[in-house]
Amino acid sequence: MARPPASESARETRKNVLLDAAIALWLRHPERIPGVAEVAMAAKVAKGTIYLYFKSKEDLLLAAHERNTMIFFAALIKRASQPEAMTLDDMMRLTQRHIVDVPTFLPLATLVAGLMHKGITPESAQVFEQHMSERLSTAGALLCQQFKLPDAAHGVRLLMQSYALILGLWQLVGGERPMCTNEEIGAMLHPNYTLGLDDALRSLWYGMINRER
Amino acid sequence: MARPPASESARETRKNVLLDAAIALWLRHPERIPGVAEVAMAAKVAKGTIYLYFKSKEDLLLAAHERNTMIFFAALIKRASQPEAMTLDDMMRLTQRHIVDVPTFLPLATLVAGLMHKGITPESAQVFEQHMSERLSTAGALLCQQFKLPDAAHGVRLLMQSYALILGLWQLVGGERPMCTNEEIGAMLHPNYTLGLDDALRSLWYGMINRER
Amino acid sequence: MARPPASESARETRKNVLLDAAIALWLRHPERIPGVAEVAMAAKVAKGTIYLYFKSKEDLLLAAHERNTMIFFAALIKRASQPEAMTLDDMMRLTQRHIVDVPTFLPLATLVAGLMHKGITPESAQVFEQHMSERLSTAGALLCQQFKLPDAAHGVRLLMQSYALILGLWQLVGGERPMCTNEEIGAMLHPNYTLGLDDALRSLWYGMINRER
Amino acid sequence: MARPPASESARETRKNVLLDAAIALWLRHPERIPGVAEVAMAAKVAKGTIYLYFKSKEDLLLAAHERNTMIFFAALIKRASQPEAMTLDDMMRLTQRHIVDVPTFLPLATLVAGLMHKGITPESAQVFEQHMSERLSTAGALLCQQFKLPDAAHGVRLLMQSYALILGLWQLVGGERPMCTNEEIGAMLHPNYTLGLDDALRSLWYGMINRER
DNA sequence: AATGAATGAGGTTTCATTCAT
DNA sequence: CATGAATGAAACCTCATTCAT
Repeated sequence: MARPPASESARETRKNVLLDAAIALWLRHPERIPGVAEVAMAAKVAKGTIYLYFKSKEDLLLAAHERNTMIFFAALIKRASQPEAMTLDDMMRLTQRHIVDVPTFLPLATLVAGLMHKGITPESAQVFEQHMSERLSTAGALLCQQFKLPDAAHGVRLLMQSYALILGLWQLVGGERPMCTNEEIGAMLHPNYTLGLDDALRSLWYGMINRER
Repeated sequence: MARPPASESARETRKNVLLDAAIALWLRHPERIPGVAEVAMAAKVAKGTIYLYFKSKEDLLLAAHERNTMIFFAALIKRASQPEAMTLDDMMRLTQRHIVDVPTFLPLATLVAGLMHKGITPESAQVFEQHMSERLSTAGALLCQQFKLPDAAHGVRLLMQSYALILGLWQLVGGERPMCTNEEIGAMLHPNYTLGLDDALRSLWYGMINRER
Repeated sequence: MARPPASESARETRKNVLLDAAIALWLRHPERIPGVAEVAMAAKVAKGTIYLYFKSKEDLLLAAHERNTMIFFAALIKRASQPEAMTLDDMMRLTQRHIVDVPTFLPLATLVAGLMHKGITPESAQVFEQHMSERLSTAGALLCQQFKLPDAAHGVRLLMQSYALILGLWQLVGGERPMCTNEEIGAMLHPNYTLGLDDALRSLWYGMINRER
Repeated sequence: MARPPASESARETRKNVLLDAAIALWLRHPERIPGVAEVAMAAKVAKGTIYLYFKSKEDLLLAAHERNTMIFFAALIKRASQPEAMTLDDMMRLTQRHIVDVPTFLPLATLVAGLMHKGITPESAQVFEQHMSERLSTAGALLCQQFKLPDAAHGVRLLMQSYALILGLWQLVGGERPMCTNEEIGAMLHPNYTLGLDDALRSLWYGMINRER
């Protein structure tokens, strides 16, 4: 019923409301991807309104994923821009807080990876990749300084490989279960995943920084 | 009233025919997941017949993924059982041949990860995990010997982490494109992926083997 | 719930059931074109079933129109095949009974003419025209004999022009009202249409037969 | 608070701009009825503005049709008011120029006939019919004089029947194709239609004038 | 008077799954 | 065992119309 002005920022706000609704819905029923109708209802807008903001359902999911990702990058870049030297533990904390502990992050990333080939227009995919590249470069360069890597490319690679590890490990260990609705299993699994991830990342970073090439 | 006794192997044969058909179809049209009707037609059976062999479409995809995985494990276990000491390059070769070079392996793995929460019965999921665990333990133990790791758990972890890296990196770099139909891009990308993967795995293994814990 | 055999005739029967349902529905609510969902419900089949028999809603409407038309042609051809000489009054009676008195004939013809360009595949349109041409030729040739026209082409033309008159006049006079739900107006109009049509057809036929060319 | 007094003619002007836009759009893409949004864009007004001038989309189409029709009538009445005796060829020329050669006339007439029962308010329909009746009477009376028909009713009837023939024949022969975008077919068809129409009208008029009643 | 974002009913279509034969 | 017509839920998307600004 709201009739917001047409400004660009209002548009972004509205988009975020829709993404929030979609995410909330998915968290409430993790066993199924919410349909457009449900998202609309949850956001208290009409079904058609969604299509004013997203080209398709998959586009919306991609946007949600992008938002998650961008939040992580923002935090990473912010920390890496500070003068105090970063440690591996800082990275772990950032990862934990903005990826592992965000309940929709990894499921959504997995879904997007799996469904990307369905309802995503090449344009949307390209925009997404563009944004990713930008942040990846920025963050990679900063990491390179922080960890004294030979060059910026190493920073980017380290970042990508870390993310790959985080995502792949999650799919291996936890992804098969529907976002751990079952408390018992979830409780058992999550530490495992976190511990395993910690171990893996430490190995990767150690190798990345120390092995000669 | 006894169920046909000799049919068990025939049943497996038939299952494989269906999986072959599904895979072949997907390779022919990588941009879309083949529908049950198409698979049935390609395998020259009726739609309903598929449901005599698989509980659902997702179950079929999971079976295809499992078959891919088991082939890899068989090769790995076979190699690791030989007395000649393995090198990291041996691992790379196995990975390349049985994972990276199998065109449906990683897309299928991605899809299965993304759709696992949809039409898979808990039983099927459990069976799959059971099989995986067995091979993982076996292979992990062998790797432990080959690479002189502290204990079998390290072998298992190394294996999982490597696979996670392979899968995650593929999703990051190549998975968004529909199995690289575009020759030009594919040609450009694949080496990148392979190279990047090589770099990543070497770092991981180096760190895993050398860092103290 | 019925599970008929796959025979061609059964298919035709089923098609007719669907057409009947659509027609009946339209007669019950002449102010709106029935939706596919309603037709399905009325025919007690599932929505998807309709698409096993018709490519689209428009295709269904076209089929209904074709059925109407074919019934008229069948009657005309049957009568014109009999040895007794036909009179103009015979034509009028046939027209009245199989076109004017069939409540959906002219509305449907009008609708089809107006919507033909929307959801009809070229193939369907071509099939329809093919069928029309065949009957038109047959009936035209017979009329040519019956009314001693110079050649068969005159018979075809006479038929087309008569039909054009019937349809055009109906659109002018009665088509704008939703199939005459209003009794008062309908009662007033229908005789008008019939009378006017009678007059028009007599003029057309008189001119067609008598004027020299 | 008085409504703008000078605006009545401005209102008509604006209406015509909208009709022009709609017609132009339809001519550019004959395969689809232009949507309100497109019309608005083409006329450089906002979507909502259209509804300040027309009650509905169908209302707009009806208005366009009415404009076409009124232009034809004006020409007919003008010619029939001149003292020189009219011939059938004069009628043919008028028909050709103001109906057949106006590319949107017959498609629009067909569409209006087919959709009349949808979004037209009874008021609009009545106004349209009122205007039609007036011109029909006027023109009919003039034709009656020109062609020495028994009475004015015959003139009206002749006019209606002729129009019915024109419209019906067009729907039969050319209406199913989307306004003949295909040059080849169009070229083939149009002469056919014109010739067939010529033949039909001559028969109708011959019978109308000569047969005794 | 003009705007255009929002509406939401309406439509088409797909497709995994069932079940009578 | 095999079949494939039927199912029917679910999805997506369009677009004429409204109404707060």
